[in-house]
Amino acid sequence: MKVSLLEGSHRQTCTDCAVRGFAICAALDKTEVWELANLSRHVQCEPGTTVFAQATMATSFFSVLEGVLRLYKLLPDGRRQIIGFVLPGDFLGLAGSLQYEFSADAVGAVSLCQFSRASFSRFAENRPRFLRRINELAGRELIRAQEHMVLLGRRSAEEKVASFLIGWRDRLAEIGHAGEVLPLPMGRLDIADYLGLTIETVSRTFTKLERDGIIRILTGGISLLDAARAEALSAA
Amino acid sequence: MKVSLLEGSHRQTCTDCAVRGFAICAALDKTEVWELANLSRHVQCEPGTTVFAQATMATSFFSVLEGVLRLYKLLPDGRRQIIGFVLPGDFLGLAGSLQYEFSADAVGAVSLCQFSRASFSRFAENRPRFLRRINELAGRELIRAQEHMVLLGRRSAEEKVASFLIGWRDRLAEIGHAGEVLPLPMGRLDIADYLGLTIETVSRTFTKLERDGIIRILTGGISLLDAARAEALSAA
DNA sequence: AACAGTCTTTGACTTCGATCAAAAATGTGA
DNA sequence: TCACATTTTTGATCGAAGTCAAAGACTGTT
Repeated sequence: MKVSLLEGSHRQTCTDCAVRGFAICAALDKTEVWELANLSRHVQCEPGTTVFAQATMATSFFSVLEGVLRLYKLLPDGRRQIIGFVLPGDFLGLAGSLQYEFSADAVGAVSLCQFSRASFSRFAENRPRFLRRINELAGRELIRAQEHMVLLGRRSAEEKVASFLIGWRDRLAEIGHAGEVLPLPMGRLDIADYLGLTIETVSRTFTKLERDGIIRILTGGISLLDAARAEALSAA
Repeated sequence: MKVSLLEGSHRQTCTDCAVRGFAICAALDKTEVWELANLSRHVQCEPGTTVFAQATMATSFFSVLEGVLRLYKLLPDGRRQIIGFVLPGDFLGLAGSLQYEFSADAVGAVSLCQFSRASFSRFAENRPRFLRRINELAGRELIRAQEHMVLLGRRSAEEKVASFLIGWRDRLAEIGHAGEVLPLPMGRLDIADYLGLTIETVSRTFTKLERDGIIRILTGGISLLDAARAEALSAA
């Protein structure tokens, strides 16, 4: 397993950070942002690199600046479940356990704000506003996890794929990406491992959705031709 | 849907509360416990009653004193996914959203500590220790949810049932219940909806585990004859 | 003890998604 | 542009779990 973090060449100011408005630091005032910035390191990851691996010591927390990561757990025999995709503004480390509970790797190029566990915790310790912000993000994460359990346990392959597309569209919209052409930076195998399916079933289901006029398959993404029908499948 | 909360006859003191040591209030000192106690109401629920329903206003939070609850989400067509069973010491309301994200009903008789959302939030607001405690519980919840995603997405029926039994045993052990006879207060249908299976598959799998000498089926529970083999299935 | 109601188990059959295999498409570098 | 590797798609077949149906066990009640 290749694990590497390339050091960023320079620190950007937090004030003009692209995710300033919705990242974990949104709860902080100017002085606090400055203080927290001094505890952070800016790192870049190349596509495919593992940022941290399940069951290793959780020495760092991260806030995502750019790019997409996949979070996953492996069974001893190699079966993989992707438990989530992570987007700019998301925070890694909410569970707060001593070891990482899952692995994270960069899907495309990624840049991260890295914090040492100890200094981040010390910073948060006596700041109720910040602690409440952490709670807020953890709550959202928990809700997403619960939704995903319903998907994994009780939905058909077609519903799973439609839900994934709608959910992905909505998350991209939240961070400012509009338009009915959805980029899908992750491969079919990642989608399969996220939905609890095989790559063949995902591929067949994409093809079926295209035959039915619901999507158009593009290289590196899809076009949502009939959002209403996709949403119906996704809700059903 | 029958929704009812019977009012408790008298307030017990928090000091001799059975879950004092591991409930959310474990992070509080004597004065604070007393303050929080004054915001609480003690309620009892009969078996099968719904404590709160998905998509209704989340006006209360709860700490479980006695009994077991099932938390579940329903799809429009009635498919149900149980996202967790809740035991004494667990807290309901960690996600903090304005509406309940899932329904909760009592499996057996249940007694709860009820807090109004507003007064609980006000109490927590400026208490970093308490906020960190909430974070800690939310983190645990999140880890459990992630484990459950792996189970739902990537495990066979036999592995699911074995994992459920081992997980249930471990959670009961955490709250002081020892012994290799496991009470299972929930029915087969609840287990099925928790594991993403049908009741028939759960029943057949129990029978198979019994034929293989791993468990003994009792009324209202099982006896774990070969914990090692069950653990192997559960980990695999 | 007998009854009704519910829950659980078992049996027969079906189906959805998995598996195995190969072709097509896409990307990459000389 | 062409060869090669990787990813995606398609096809044929299989099997684990779902569905439908009925029998059996347990619960509480009169």
